[in-house]
Amino acid sequence: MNDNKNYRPKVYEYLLTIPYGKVVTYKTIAIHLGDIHLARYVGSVLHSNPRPDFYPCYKVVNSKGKLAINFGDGGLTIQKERLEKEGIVVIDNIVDLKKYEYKGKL
DNA sequence: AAAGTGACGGCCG
DNA sequence: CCGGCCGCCACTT
Repeated sequence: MNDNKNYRPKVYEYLLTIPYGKVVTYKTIAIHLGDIHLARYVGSVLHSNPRPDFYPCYKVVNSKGKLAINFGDGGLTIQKERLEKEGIVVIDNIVDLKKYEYKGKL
């Protein structure tokens, strides 16, 4: 209900900084917030994503490169299509972080 | 105010 | 190589 916290907008802002054809892990975002342990919280924030159509939350994957976004039912397939559309090769819902993980300022 | 939850990460077996 | 357990934070009820 309340989203007046400072962390949430920070996460969204970082999503907008993700270059085309790249993905980010929760870990990277957490570190961007200031602490790796915030990774869990980052997931909650993306789940609270008020504008999933605008924020590239589908570009966010876990440390294993596996898509973890639960876009309703089967929305995961759509996310995969989106990533492939950006030139990202997704196999078995897994992306090659070695090639697509955007480390940002980290 | 306290306890529980979660779109996770890392380590151990 | 793969599976399972614990730990961390902020948010919710």
